[in-house]
Amino acid sequence: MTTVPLPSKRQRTREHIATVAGALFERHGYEAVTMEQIAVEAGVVRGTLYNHFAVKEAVLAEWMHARLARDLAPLMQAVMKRKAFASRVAVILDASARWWEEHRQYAAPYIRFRFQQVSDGSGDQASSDMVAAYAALIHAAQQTGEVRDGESPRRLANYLHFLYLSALMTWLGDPKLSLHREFARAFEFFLQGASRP
Amino acid sequence: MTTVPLPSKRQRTREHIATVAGALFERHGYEAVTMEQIAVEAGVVRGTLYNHFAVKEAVLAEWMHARLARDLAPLMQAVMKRKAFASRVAVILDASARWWEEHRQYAAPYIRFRFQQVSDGSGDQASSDMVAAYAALIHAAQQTGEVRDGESPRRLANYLHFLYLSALMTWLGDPKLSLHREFARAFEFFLQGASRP
DNA sequence: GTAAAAATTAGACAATGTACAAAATTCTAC
DNA sequence: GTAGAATTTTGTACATTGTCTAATTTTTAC
Repeated sequence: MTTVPLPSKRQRTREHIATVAGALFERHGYEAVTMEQIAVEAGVVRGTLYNHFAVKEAVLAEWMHARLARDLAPLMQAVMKRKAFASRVAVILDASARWWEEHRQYAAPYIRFRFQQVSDGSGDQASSDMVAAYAALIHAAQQTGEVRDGESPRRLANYLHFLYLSALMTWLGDPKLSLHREFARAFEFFLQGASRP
Repeated sequence: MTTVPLPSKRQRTREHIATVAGALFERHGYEAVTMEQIAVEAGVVRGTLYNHFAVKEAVLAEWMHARLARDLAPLMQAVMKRKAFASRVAVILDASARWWEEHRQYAAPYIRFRFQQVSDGSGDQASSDMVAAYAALIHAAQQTGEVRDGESPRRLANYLHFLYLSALMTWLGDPKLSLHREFARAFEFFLQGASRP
């Protein structure tokens, strides 16, 4: 875990590269952009780029993470205006579905990256923000009795996130589907589980 | 989609490569084996290898798939001796946990591959067997009323599989955990969901 | 058996990713 | 502020990955 102090040089370079790369992705499409291009555009040599990002997906993740960090605070404000747990999560899922529908091209590499993280033991920076937000909402819902008390918020948040990914992948595999609807179904399952009522 | 007729040349070559590669993986460890080595050992040129498998993870998946196909029939026999849905799934999860504990090195690349599949639209051959087995059990459980009737078995099976992957990744990230226990918790969540009973 | 279809080969090539020593830069402690 | 340590960047070389193409061989279907 990094402690709080640093927008150090390292961090600034990372952000600079990610910003430049994001612009390239938007202009030419993710697949078409090479690491070489990113390096040149960012004004560093390729080795430096690899010093910061082991794979291209990681650059994308950093860029998306920065955008998420920017958007998360206002989104959470909107979320907290709702009082019911289900309603709060619905706000997040709706915003998320809208975002993915506008940035579909990034979904596959993002998922790829998200699941590479497991191998290299690095904490999942990019997604942890989102999971932490879920966990906070779940914790609150446990206080009000909307969610059962037997499991830790962190664990339930993780289950929710995987159901979210399941919906995202289903949608990716079949563009005719509505992502809003897939998310809603996954969330309904999260609440109800598979048992007969 | 390929129609049914074929244990064709193609299939035989695939299997041969996967068998040879599996032996290399077992001998030198997955990471250490290169595609070049696999090609040489299998007696084909590298281009041919890539004709059959786009990435190294796919070779691993084919090999694992063959093993799974071999083990699935006897496992399902043991499963069907149990009558309760929960008990049946527990048999599968226990066998699965035992397998992963003995083949931990393959877990990360397998997960990576499982989530690459989304990008290239290819049906997930490797995991579909397992998901299909879940779906069959769920369908039966819907008949007996053990599982609610509102959702398709296929969809519920998919949710179950993602919860399974969530447990697997959690275990990979923290080897001190018991995979049996993680699977059991995930399955308990599958049944109950997050709502207060 | 023959013709069409599919698979394999050889080889070239672009991109990915790793490694390492030297130079430049940033950080830190005084 | 400055010396010295620590980190980062650079330049460069290299192994590996993955793609492509045209020619050849094998398989399959008739």
